[in-house]
Amino acid sequence: MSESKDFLRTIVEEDLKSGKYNEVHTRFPPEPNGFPHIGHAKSICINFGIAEDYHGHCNLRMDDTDPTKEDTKYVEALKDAVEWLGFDWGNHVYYTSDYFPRLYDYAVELIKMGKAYVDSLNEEEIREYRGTVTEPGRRSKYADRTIEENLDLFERMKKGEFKDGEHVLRAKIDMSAANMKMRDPLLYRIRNVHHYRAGDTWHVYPMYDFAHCLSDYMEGITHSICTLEFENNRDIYDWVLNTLGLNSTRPYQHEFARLGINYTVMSKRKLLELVEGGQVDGWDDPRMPTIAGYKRRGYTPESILNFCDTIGIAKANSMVDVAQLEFCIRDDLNTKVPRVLCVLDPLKVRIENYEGSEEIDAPYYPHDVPKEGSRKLPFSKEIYIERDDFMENPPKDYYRLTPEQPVRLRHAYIITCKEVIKDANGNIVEIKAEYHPDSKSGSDSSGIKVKSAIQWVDAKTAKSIEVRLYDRLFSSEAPEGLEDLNPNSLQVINNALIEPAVITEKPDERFQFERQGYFYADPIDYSDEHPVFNKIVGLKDSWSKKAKVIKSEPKPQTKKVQVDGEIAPMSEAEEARFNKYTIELKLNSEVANTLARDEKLFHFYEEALLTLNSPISIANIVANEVARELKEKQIDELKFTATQIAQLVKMVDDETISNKIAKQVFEEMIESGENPTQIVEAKGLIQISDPAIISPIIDEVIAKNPDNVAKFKAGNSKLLGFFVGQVLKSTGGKANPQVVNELVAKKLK
RNA sequence: UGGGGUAUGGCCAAGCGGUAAGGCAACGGUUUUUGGUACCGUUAUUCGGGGGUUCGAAUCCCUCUACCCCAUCCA
Repeated sequence: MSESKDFLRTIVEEDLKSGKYNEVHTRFPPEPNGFPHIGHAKSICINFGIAEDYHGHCNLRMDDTDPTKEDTKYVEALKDAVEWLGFDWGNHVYYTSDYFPRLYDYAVELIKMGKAYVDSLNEEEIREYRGTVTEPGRRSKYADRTIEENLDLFERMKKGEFKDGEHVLRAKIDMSAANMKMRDPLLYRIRNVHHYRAGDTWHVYPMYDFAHCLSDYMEGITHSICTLEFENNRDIYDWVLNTLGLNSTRPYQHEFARLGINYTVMSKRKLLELVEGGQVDGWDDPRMPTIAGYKRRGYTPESILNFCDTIGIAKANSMVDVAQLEFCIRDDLNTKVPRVLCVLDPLKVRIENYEGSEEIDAPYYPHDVPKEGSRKLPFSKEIYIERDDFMENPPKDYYRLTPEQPVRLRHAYIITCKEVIKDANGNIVEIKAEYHPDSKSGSDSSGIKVKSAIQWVDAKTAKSIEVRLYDRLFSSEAPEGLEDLNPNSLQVINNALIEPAVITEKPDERFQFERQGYFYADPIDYSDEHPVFNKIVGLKDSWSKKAKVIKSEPKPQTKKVQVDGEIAPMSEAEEARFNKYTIELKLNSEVANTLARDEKLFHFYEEALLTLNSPISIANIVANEVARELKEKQIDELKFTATQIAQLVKMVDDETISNKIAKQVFEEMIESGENPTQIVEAKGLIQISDPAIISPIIDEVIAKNPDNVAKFKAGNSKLLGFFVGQVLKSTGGKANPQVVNELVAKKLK
């Protein structure tokens, strides 16, 4: 868990602390209609993670209420994903389909309560009757059916007496609800099809909104965590549970923003399209953002977990940079995997002054990775280096081999280029070089300075391998469809050369090919005869970045244009009040505006004025503090009165208390409805303005914070607030802040 | 246009009236036989805009703006 809590954990902690629940119980409720992707990983981490953190439970539940889309292969993929990520769902996987009988009973109960009815409008009519976001809907004539009729119909729906779409069961809520979801939502529809688990027993299937809340309830879920698009569904969630009277210990829904990653599509529909259209090689194609894809690509569960942890949980729609994910996998693999030498695009180098062969002992791990292990690196006259590690006419910053610049062969000798052999077309086909016998790695006495060490393989002993180089699937940052596909997302190299130990000793399944990236022995296509490696992710590469930077153009600066809308005009009465407030009572226009436009506020204000003639002070507190309370409440719901507010203001006016204390007192009044004078008296909140009392406190604060004093004196004037705050804190807020301010400023000058 | 949400550096994200956390990215430097890693440093006088309240506002009030979700017999 990171040091700052996310809002969900904050809620859970509060609920536990308040005793609302004794134990947290979450659930991860995917629909088995596709392979889980990294967005599901986020949800898995949240639900299982919270359960783990607070010693509760998390159920894995297949939300399988739509028989036309779901399949066993997807439930297997879901289970694999959760398991691979390292979470434990206990010994039971839950299925909404297991609740079909109980769900049916609940539906019958709703019908008996007169809260649900069988509607026989067709699909199009239902849509029409629903109205639009701005116009209310109207209720179907079938809503008047008697309970008996509804019961009979629903039972016959269940028995399969009707065709698909002939009838539906709907909740009787409100066809003119502002929340469209509440306009008599569908509870059950007829589906005369086979369900992958329930078989052919059912002809009616519950809808999400009906099944989900009840499933949560039946499993004893406390926190039903879902994504933002279900915010509107929360009202139904609560309606169903409340209407059925299921409110002893019951779950509540909380929503978070789903994960978005740039250069990636995350909708199951689009992912399915890619699979079915053959743009990728299945759900586990290493370019897919599916868990199966990442797994096949070579990502580790730890890296995904860590990614989910670093991106945070919030309610703002956001788009995470893929670089963040790539960082996580590099960071994980860096300390774990052996380094080996592999040449992807071989260029032959003939070392003219070397005869025979030898085996060089080379550690698998660099000095900064505390792991043991080494292998023998065969070396002889003929080797291969990476083609782009040699340049005939290099730019100034080029550190590798050139006709003038020697280079070290990693773990081996320094070589110098003697001759460049080209074919008829001018392509370099071979380098003739010389090695420096006294430059061997570990016992170098040559004194030659090189700028870099490059990877190489011995020609005779190197193994040929297939390497699959993956790049992002989409070239657009926010891909829409197939037109945004990156045509070069897969590059297959059939004859890369790798040092033999990787194949013969198999020290690991993941490797860093030095200076290139991290690679993974493909779990499916790899064989000893034909080794295949997937590129997981490249190393950070400040060279290719530098080389590219020349052609990158300065990005066009788009300044946000702020459009100011028109302010709604005032009614005549409002304007009259506004004028009275500004002219007669001398309120500033903003406060006058707030008061004049709000029915509740001006009533409250004018009533307070009756007790105390201090129009400006009262206006300020009413427009700023009371307004907050009156946002969601009526005046008669408040525990405090206008008269009490006037009393409070009076104490501020005559400087008995400071504004700061007034706010504190006001908070008390909201809770208890006690008189402000009593609160002040009981708590001894009378303001301290005597410099003789305040001064020593300031001295103490100054003595305790020498660093900040220095910073302040160096010109950081913001720190004044810090000192004032400290003094106020140690006086329980009672010190007169104005006096403190002046004194602090004087003392620190 | 009705309702429900959300706005803090290039990307995430803490913060809940008293010094604008942290990570990624970027840039500079040190170490380095990986142009990797590690380490050090730089990068928001300002929190979508404008007002107001307050000694003091990212935090409270008013207002405007932008974006997301809702009119599947999907979940």
